[in-house]
Amino acid sequence: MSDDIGSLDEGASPVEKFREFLVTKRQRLTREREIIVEEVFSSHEHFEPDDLIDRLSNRHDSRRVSRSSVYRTLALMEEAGLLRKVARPNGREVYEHDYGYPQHDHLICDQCGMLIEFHNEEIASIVERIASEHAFLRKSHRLEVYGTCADCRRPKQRRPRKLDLI
Amino acid sequence: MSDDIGSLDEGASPVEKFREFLVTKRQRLTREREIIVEEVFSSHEHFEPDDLIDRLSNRHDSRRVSRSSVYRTLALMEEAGLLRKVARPNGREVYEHDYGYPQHDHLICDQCGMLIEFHNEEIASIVERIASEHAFLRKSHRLEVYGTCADCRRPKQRRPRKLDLI
DNA sequence: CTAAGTGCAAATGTTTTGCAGAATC
DNA sequence: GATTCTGCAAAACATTTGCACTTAG
Repeated sequence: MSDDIGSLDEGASPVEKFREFLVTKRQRLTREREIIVEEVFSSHEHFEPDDLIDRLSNRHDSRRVSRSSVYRTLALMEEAGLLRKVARPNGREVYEHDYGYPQHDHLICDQCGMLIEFHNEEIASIVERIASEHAFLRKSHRLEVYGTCADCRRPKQRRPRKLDLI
Repeated sequence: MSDDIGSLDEGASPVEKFREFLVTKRQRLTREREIIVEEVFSSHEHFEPDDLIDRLSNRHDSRRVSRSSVYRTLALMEEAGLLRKVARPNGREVYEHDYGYPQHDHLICDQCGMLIEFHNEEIASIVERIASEHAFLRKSHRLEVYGTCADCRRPKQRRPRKLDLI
């Protein structure tokens, strides 16, 4: 189990990592929770609770999980550091993996909604410095840059001149 | 009205700034919208739609504004750059002024929910550099650092007597 | 004068919750 | 065997919308 592991969990599977988290909260790794974690980590796509619910609550086999359990488990997974939320330009938020995937942030296009991931060490260290200046214990951060992506910036040939001032 | 102003609106009041935005969308600055903007900018506190609704929809005088109009106007104000959203540790979001207030980011305490504002030039320029590397036109960003504030890190021996610090 | 906005109430969409029975440690 | 979970259905929320009336420009 989680004997003397400690920092060895770097290579642990998401399910293992989740189990360790649950142990600290005296909670259980049920079949349903395992199914949900597996489903979530079977793809790197961003997703909303409803996507998962579609995939898990409509089936009629032994891997069906109820809507409530999906919500309950997603909250736990976020708390466990397996998932984090990212904003979409439409004002909504989606989940993404926060485990087994390198730390990164996003450029978010307000035209087409595309998410561009990037990683930057400098930002991480500046953030760390600012945190310590405030005696703040940093656990994670979320940086989102809003604007327009290269594709959407290209002059749109001629669009029907809808706003030509009548 | 908005003749040749352009960049002069730096010092304009929130209501003026909003009016200029509305003009570009061929929309109107109604009495209700003006009341909402005034109410929002009468205090620097973070707030949720419901806070405003409490203050504006329950009154029985000429400054009453309906729930729908509050929602509709907040969305416009966000679009106009007067407001932006900030996450709270409880998974919710609140609005804060994004006009007439210096650009800043937040440290967010996951224990007590306190928001600590900070400003950092370096981050802004790194973000700008990353954006241009991706041919991304940066308009704004949001950086939130999650963790535990100094107060909450203190061993909880005795509850922090907050009134002692001044 | 007319396009745009308001208030209302109903509709929507999402997330949470109480509870009885089931599963886990 | 006690505690923790699950699934269900209902409840709770937060936000949006259709529509008749009102109003800004």
